[in-house]
Amino acid sequence: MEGESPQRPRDARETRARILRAAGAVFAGRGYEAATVRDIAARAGVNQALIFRYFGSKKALLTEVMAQDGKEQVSTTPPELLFETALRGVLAEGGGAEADRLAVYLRSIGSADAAPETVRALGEEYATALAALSGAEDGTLRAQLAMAWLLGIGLMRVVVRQEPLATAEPDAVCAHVLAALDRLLPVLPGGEPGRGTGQERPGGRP
Amino acid sequence: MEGESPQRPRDARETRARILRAAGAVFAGRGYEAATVRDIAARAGVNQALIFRYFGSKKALLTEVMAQDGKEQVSTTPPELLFETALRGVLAEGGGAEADRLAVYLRSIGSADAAPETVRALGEEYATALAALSGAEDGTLRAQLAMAWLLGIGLMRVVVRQEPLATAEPDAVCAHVLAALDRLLPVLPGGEPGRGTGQERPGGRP
DNA sequence: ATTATCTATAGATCTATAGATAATGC
DNA sequence: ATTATCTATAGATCTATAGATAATGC
Repeated sequence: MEGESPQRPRDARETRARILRAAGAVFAGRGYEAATVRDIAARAGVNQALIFRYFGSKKALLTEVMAQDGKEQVSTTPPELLFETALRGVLAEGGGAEADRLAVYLRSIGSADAAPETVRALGEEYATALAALSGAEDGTLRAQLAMAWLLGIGLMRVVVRQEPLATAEPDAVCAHVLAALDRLLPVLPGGEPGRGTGQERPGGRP
Repeated sequence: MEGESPQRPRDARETRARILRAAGAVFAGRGYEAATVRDIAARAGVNQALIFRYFGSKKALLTEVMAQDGKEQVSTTPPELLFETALRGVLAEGGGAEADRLAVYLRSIGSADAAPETVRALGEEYATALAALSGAEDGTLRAQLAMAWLLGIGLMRVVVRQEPLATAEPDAVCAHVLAALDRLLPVLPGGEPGRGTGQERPGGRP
């Protein structure tokens, strides 16, 4: 999409940024291992050698991609909304930077050690934030199970693209998932409509 | 584990079988792309060229691995038990052939077109079988959401190995998941213990 | 003069093949 | 003699680097 013909004026900062953006998209689209630095350079419209000049290595480039603004979402969003926010991020069309990070995660985590710790860390960010929610003694386990569902849905939707899930209404998916999760993490919003929408649970645990 | 020193007698059929077994393990452990035919040959204790002699190509080898006995499980198991069976398969230690197939799926599906249709087909096998369960108009969507959870749990447990989920009791995980899914696919066994274990739902839908 | 960008290529893989060698079965 | 196995290597990548070239800012 970015093209390479218009012969931009030389600007190291801008070139770096272009590479970073292209890397985010390419890593998200094909995973860390399958993505090549040439793909990324082509998409950014820059010479392949510049990637090494500016980032040192392919892995270092991934690290910077994963370190981007996404973390902000996790720490900024109130925990009880984090799940729904992340789910809707995965379900949304364009997705945005955070959905890209999740896609990189999904597509890269499969391949052994190739996906460095940075990718792994994303999963923990989320699980930790969610774990704080439940007071149950197995709260962390519950949080990780919820996280697992999020990942699975992302996998089916973004990567496998299996219908009808791939193009299902975000609202419909959200409703199903939140209703079911009401039993696992009662603190989340959106329990079963017929049984009340969370109103009756004003905080406090058994 | 298989070693290569004992200098077995020459036996094409046996060698083929060894390669197939090794391929199942290596593909499951590292995914299709990251696995190399040399890895597989080494594990099988055979020369790397034999893989091409007996299977033609790396992709053809994967196809045969995925076509193995696993399909049997999907078609043999009664649909309402399929989910729990598959979940327990993923949760079990050694796992067995079917868990290997699922692991190949999880580790390979991420990398673009590299994971051929065979891998994709596994997901559909399961989703289709589960979809038959629910009579709801969005039964297929519900089934795919359940499948997504299964995959996500597999991902967290087998691939990411995040604790405490990675080593949690299968029974505990199963209980949580089946209880939550009771709202999504009421036909599955194992609803919430306090609310009855399925006894009160003798078939029939609203 | 400095700094951004490009060319050319080293070096490490990986799949796949052609053809040599060695173990079997007759 | 046939068939299983091994050696050696072609050919295609891919990451990374060294060094040349060309555009900037003073």
